[in-house]
Amino acid sequence: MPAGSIAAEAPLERRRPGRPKGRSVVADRAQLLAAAMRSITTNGPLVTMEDIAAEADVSKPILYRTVGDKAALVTALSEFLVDRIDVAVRGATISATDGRSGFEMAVRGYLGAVDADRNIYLFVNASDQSTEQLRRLVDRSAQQLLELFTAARAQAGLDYAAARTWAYAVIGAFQTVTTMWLGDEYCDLDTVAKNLTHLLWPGVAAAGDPD
Amino acid sequence: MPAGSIAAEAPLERRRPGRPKGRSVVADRAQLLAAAMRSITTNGPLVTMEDIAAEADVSKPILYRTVGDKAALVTALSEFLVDRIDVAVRGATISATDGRSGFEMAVRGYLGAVDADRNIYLFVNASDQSTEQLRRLVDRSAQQLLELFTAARAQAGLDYAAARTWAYAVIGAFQTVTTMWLGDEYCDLDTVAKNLTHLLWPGVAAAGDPD
DNA sequence: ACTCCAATTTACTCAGAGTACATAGTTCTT
DNA sequence: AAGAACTATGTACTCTGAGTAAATTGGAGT
Repeated sequence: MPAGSIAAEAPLERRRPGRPKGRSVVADRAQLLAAAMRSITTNGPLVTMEDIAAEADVSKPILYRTVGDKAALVTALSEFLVDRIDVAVRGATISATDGRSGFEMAVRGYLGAVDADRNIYLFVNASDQSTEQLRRLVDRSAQQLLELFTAARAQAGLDYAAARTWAYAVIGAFQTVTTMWLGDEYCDLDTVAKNLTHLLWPGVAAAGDPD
Repeated sequence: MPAGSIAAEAPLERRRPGRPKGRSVVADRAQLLAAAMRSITTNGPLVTMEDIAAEADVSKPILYRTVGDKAALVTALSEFLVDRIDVAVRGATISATDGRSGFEMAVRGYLGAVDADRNIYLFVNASDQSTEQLRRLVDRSAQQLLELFTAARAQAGLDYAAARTWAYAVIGAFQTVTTMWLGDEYCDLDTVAKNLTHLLWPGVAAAGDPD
């Protein structure tokens, strides 16, 4: 039986815009971010906002209202990732006996964490359209290191202009090595950690020395 | 007076597609690349392919036929930039008396060159959509360093798996420090060079040492 | 002179980010 | 309890930029 007796106009009877009949959305920000991570992890770093909305079983406007635009999503995910890396690094460092081995373990932790969240890392790094966003990401990543270096400088009674440059340099080295290593794992993780420590540790250890 | 007696359909009489009457294009690849650099330098790193074509006074298909798609343009410009940086670095290093001051001068040269071509640098770094392209750029940038490190390792009779990691790390440190420094010049160029040398030189100098 | 190929332009397609509007539920007023 | 007003939601749109197709003209070879 035809629902309304209004002329059945189209053969296809496409759904028209408007809120659907029975449904009410239940997704909060955390769930949408989780869906985004799932979608990125599964489908690679090229997923679109539409893909993510679909994965969350939600329409695009909901996604935009809840998490903001793509830049906001990237920011949120990068914060998440930075936190995860931080946890991994701290966990790896905890059993270190001296500074050098602590540094090496930190590198291992970093690489391991990024490897585990490889696609999220690529998504975040590939989607920073504006340089401004890239700079914020670097600043976030460098925060911990910056505090460390600043403390070392202050303790030695030196200026700490250098601390920023050092933090950026170390983060940059980590990021680039990581990106290249993720591409084709040209040697195993431990070797990378050892070599990177070999290169960076002498300078890092001397952070408190006079210029 | 109506040109043909066919009904004058539109009030606007827009130009229709087709080769224009008198004109023949004279732009070769080098000229188009030069126009691209001009446009990027003037209008910032967000210029579109259409902007570039307009700057070269050429239509988009010509641009695409001559230099390829945007990825190819980025590649070409990055090669150009890497060469320029290379020249600057060599020029800066030439008067160095020892390794350390040579390294510091190299950093100065690098920063100075990027500073001069700031928008091109940003364009290249902002436009690598695929990670693959980013990796190629890093590989290009790292080439010189890689040869240096590889030589040092071979001379010492050691494996050179480490050389790649070191080259990537140094390039990454340079790039990130540069990007951050370009954003807000938080201290002067010479200070950055000094500090970066302080951090990296000890490790670089020890490149030939046993692991 | 006529035909055919090459060169060049406008105007299109396509995809993805972000938004307007139509529709359905919910609450508040009387 | 009925209806107004507001909120929540999904479809379908706009907009922008990359890349391409088709229309038009110039010129070379018969």
